[in-house]
Amino acid sequence: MAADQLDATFAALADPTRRAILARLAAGEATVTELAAPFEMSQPAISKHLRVLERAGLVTRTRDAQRRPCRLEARPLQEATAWLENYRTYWEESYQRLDGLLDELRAVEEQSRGAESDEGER
Amino acid sequence: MAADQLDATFAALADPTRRAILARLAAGEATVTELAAPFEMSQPAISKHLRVLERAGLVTRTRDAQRRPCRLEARPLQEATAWLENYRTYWEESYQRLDGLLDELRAVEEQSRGAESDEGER
DNA sequence: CCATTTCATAACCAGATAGTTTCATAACTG
DNA sequence: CAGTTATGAAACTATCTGGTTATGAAATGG
Repeated sequence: MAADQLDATFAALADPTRRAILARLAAGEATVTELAAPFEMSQPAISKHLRVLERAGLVTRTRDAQRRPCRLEARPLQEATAWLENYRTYWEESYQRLDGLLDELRAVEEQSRGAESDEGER
Repeated sequence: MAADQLDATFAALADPTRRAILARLAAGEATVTELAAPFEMSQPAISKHLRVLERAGLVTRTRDAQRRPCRLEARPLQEATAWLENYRTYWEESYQRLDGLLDELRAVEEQSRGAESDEGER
């Protein structure tokens, strides 16, 4: 919940490569080279991304011989979601307003015609 | 849902000043100077933050005389949340694992003693 | 119409980011 | 032990970021 934690988490998520890495890790542990394979990018570049993810607490690394398997840590994602949840009522309210507007339009239409077909629905 | 949109949204959220601005806007529209007031920062700095938020679609501006009232747009927050929701099962699963571990510990404790009080619970 | 308010833009700067290539280290494998 | 694999680290570069000050433009209000 600390601001720095949110800073680091959101900053880490702001890069498509890193989001792809997280998506891959959601399917299970993977080594650095496995993670690097899908990208047209040097291995050190991936290592840097992993360091960013690690500092944000989104990834932890263990040891397996020469390999350093990475594992997803979902906790910061949960905290980021918790922060965003504060705004849920806000966007739901927007939908309510939209719904209200649509209802209103529908009512006006209804009123300004006899008994035609209801094309234009939805 | 486009990657660029998520990039922009998460990048915008990665700054505490900008998150504070959004929190303020959740309470209702505000002008640039109103938004700048709480910060020890020059007005152009706030204008830059607003431009970042605007490009991310998190803020829209209208016109009222010399003032440019800002309004929160929650849609990108909803999309970011939707992305994060994909990982909800993952962190819930972690809790399950934690719960399982606790259950296991409790069982072992239970088994390794007679009928003492259950301190250490939870 | 002149002064004020509100805001944006420009130019600049320091530090962070994202990538590169090259080299080093560590642990397996034969 | 020699070679290979997996990864980290260093040095360099270009671009982005977040801030500054100084200036300019648009609209209001007397």
